[in-house]
This record gives sequence, C-alpha cells and structure tokens, in this order.
Amino acid sequence: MAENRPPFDRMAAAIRRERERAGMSLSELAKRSGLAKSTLSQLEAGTGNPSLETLWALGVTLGVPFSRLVDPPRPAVRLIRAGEGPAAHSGQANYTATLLASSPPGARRDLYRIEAQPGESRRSEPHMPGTVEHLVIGAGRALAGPVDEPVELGPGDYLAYPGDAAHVFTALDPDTSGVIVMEHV
Amino acid sequence: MAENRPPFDRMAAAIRRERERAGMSLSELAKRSGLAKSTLSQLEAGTGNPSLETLWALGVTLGVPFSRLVDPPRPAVRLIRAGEGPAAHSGQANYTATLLASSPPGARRDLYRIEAQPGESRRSEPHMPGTVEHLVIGAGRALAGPVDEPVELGPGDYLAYPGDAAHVFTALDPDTSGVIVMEHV
DNA sequence: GCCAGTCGTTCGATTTGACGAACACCCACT
DNA sequence: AGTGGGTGTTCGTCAAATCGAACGACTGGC
Repeated sequence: MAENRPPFDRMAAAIRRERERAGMSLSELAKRSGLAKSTLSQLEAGTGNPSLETLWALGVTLGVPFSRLVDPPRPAVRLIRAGEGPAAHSGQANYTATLLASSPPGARRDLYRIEAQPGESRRSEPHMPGTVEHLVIGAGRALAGPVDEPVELGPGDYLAYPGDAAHVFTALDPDTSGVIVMEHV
Repeated sequence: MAENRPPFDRMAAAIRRERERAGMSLSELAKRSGLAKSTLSQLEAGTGNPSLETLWALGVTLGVPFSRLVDPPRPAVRLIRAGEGPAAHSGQANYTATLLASSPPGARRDLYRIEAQPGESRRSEPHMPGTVEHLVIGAGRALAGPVDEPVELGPGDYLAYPGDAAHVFTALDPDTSGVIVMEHV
C-alpha cells in the first residue's frame, strides 16, 4: 500500500502557501471564508482534521481546487530532446508515445509526445473514470477521437475527448506527430 | 459571488460508484477502511460531512485519488481547427498563442497552441509564483526558456521551465509552432 | 420450516472538530 | 508614554462527525 495517513503536514504547508500567495492574512482569510481564525491557525499548524465543508470553503476563497491543498509538489526545468525520453511503444508498431511530464503520485496531468505512422491504428481501452485527453497535431494528419465518432485532424488541430471511453488514434500521413495531455480528474 | 457548496450529493454518488466498481459491500469496505458502517451509510446517503482523515481512508482502500470522490463531471468532445479558436496575438507580431483548453474555474492548467515567425522574440514577464510552463515544439526551431539560460529547440523537443521567472520564446524558423501547457500552482 | 450468514439502515453514546473570545505580540501614529 | 489596528495563537464550550450495537430484510443450506 502506498500512503496511509492523510498528508496533514503537506496540507498545512499548502494552505499557508496558498494563503500567502493570495496576499491574505490569516484573519482576512477567516473573514472571507466564513471560518474561524482558530480553525485556520490549527490547520496551518498541522493540528487538525478538516471536514470536507471546511476544505471546500478554503478552496473556494483561495481560488484553488482543494485537491491542490493535499497533493504533492513540483519539479524545475526539464528538457527532453526529440527522440529522447521514456518511449512507450505501446506494443504496436508505427506508434510512439513519449511521457514528457508525468503526474506526481495521485495523478492529474500527463503530458505525452506522440509519433505515428500510417497503417495500423492504435485503439485505447478506457482509462480511469473522469480521464480527459487533449490532442494537438503537430505534423501530418490523423484520425482520432472516440471510436464511434473519430475526427480527421491536420497540423495544429486540437481535439479533446473523454479518455474513459474507448478511443483511437490512426495516422494518415507518414511521421505524424502531436502532443497528448492526459488529464485525470 | 456564486456560493459554492461542497458537492455532497456528487460525493455520495461517487463513493457508492467507486465502491461498487471495486466489488465491495458496504460492510466489507467498512472493515477494510477501518471506518464504521454507519458512517459510510450516511456518507452514501448524502448526509455527512466527512473529515479529511475519513476521505483519505476511503480513497486509499478504494484505490482512487480521493480528489476523484469530490471533483467535477467531465466535459465532452471539443475540436478546434488550426487557425480557429480565440487567438491572443499578445500585442507582438509574428507570435500567436491560441487558448485550447482553459482551466475550469478554480483549476489550473491552460493549454495553448503557439505559432511564431522569426525576428522578434517574445519576452514574458513572470506570471504568478509557482507557475510552470511546458513547451513542445511541433514544427520549426525556437530558442526558448528562462532569459538567462534559453535552450534551442527543434521539432518534438520538450522543455519545462518556471513560469514565475522572466522567460522568452524566439522563433528561429518560419512557421514555428508548438504547444504550451501553462500550469498554475 | 429454520438457522446462519450476509446486506444496508437506524439510534444512542462518545469523541472531536469548529467556533468565538481572550490572549500576547508587533507596528504606526498621536 | 498611550492608543488603535493589525498579526497569529490558546482555551473552554458546543455542535457534529464517528463509532458500536441492534435492527429488519434478504439469501442459501440443511
């Protein structure tokens, strides 16, 4: 099993960070969110087990999805040259998906580079519920989208579609490439 | 202001859905998670305001990031043809950034298509602290990254860099295009 | 029929999180 | 000095979330 205890410490740090980012004092945040100063103080001290209602109120007034208040941190400058990076050939030929930016554990946004050749099509089984895929074609042409209503795409075209339903990607031109942002909810 | 209330109903439905998806009975989930049956029953009935500890325990035993238990419904299929979409010319010539997927209110991940011509460079002032930009070149070549250490990029190259420090984007080839994922913290 | 085993719900007791007032502290202004 | 407004903290009280047990409903053996 992975993490077992709620990330109280991280949450505490996150709340303080977001509050200061918004330029609010603890008192002001209390007034705006309708919560008690004491409650916020305890939360930022790591001493506290907030209810959903409390967390939600914080997320709203801080302008952040409250999942941000409990999820992990982030990296710095990263460069992956074309052709480099962990290429997942997906078992099928003429298709290469390279993971560019993986989500931290807990997951919410994966960035992929995709390169494909015409011929076979890649059919993906549904991912986790709530997944959304964003696709941008960089070069070539492709037929992509949900299996029951795929769309023909050219360079620069953008398509978003549910990732939790079966979907396909078929290159129509040689050296078709693009970017996929796989978005977990 | 939209008085946003915690999505108790959605959470209730989500818990039940995930539980049944995992093939667990309510009693079994209670035993595994260490929570009381009664608590779970109330939560699935929409009557309840769970603490972070409770939610976390549920997420762990159900094997899902707990944000999925309260986060939003999912969008449908969206298509933006190359050239379409709200193009923000950013005041500077030979540079076009098209917003492809704006963040849902509160969320923080903007997806842009970028097209530029050589000549002038686009220099961006720092965004909000914690911002990270992900750049993928689709065609052409560009010099991009932090002002003090820009990187020359070719087709398929990927670069991530802090968006809360001054950074530049300079096209080196005509019709240089790419994708930018601007990620707010 | 009857018992043993589930299922999910309901109810009272207890733990605990949220509240609000008081607190000490710091700084700007009179 | 004094004073008013600001910061974040601590503490007693109260409402509420969690618990544990008992409940009726249902199913499968024997």
